[in-house]
Amino acid sequence: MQKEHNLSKNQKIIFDLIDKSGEPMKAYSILFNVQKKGIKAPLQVYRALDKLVEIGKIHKIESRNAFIACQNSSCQISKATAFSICESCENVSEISNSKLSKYLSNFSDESGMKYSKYNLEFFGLCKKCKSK
Amino acid sequence: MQKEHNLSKNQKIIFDLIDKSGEPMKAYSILFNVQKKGIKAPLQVYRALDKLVEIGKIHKIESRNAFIACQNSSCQISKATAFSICESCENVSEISNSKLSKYLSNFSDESGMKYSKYNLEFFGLCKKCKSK
DNA sequence: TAACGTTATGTAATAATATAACATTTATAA
DNA sequence: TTATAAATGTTATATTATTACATAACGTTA
Repeated sequence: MQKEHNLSKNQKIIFDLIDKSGEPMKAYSILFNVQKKGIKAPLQVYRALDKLVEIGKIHKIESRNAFIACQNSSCQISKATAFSICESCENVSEISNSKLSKYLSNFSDESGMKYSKYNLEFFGLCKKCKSK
Repeated sequence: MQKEHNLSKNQKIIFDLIDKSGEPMKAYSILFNVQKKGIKAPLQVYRALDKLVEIGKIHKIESRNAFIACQNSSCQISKATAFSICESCENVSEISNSKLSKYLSNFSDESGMKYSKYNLEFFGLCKKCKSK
């Protein structure tokens, strides 16, 4: 069970926006959208984003510099993220596949390194774009 | 066998620098280092980087906005990359593990999406940093 | 080799992404 | 209540990346 976090005012505004959008949002697009709610500066956005990422409510899509709400209701998967990204329409969705996450969470090699976190991004064409 | 690409002047200068450094380099640090060779503008660097990424001579470490020379001499692995990143010393190395790459290259789920490419970044503490 | 298309280069300006530094306020909990 | 941590507000600035336009070099093939 995920720890319930009481989001602060700015965190809540920004999380709600990202969550409602259902797709990855960029920091300055978020900023633009929350200006009417009194959030005026980039740093206010980035601080909220940092926190939301930290507690796993959102994830950063690194290859896109964008943020998406966590789509795994029951997970504390912020340390083990996987996404599929359509290179044509830029649709992104979070992959929740227990085999995959087990495989990767248990992955180890000869480097002597202990992996505590991973992020995986798959690219390709989604069903829609493939059939065009 | 990888296709032999004839690098252009700027591409060669920039590839050699990254390759010699042996570690991830950021675009503006590259720029600084090649200014004495006549490469004066960010765009010249980004263009060479884009091409080098495209042909698989270097990879972008997305979470770090940095570029590292491909460490797999015999691979055309630019469409299937995996890295281990130490969160303390920021050391990065490319993982070449055939089981892992097979597993991920063959991964598919119910989304109907055909994955043609992936990038995986593992995070943790390297051997050295762990023992500190 | 001349003509063509493609790839690479040069240059200036600017857009997009992200953080530093500092002051103040609010929430938490001992 | 007091002190400690977390969050906010604000300005300025750093870092990363692209647009737009002009020119040059390269590779093919007629």
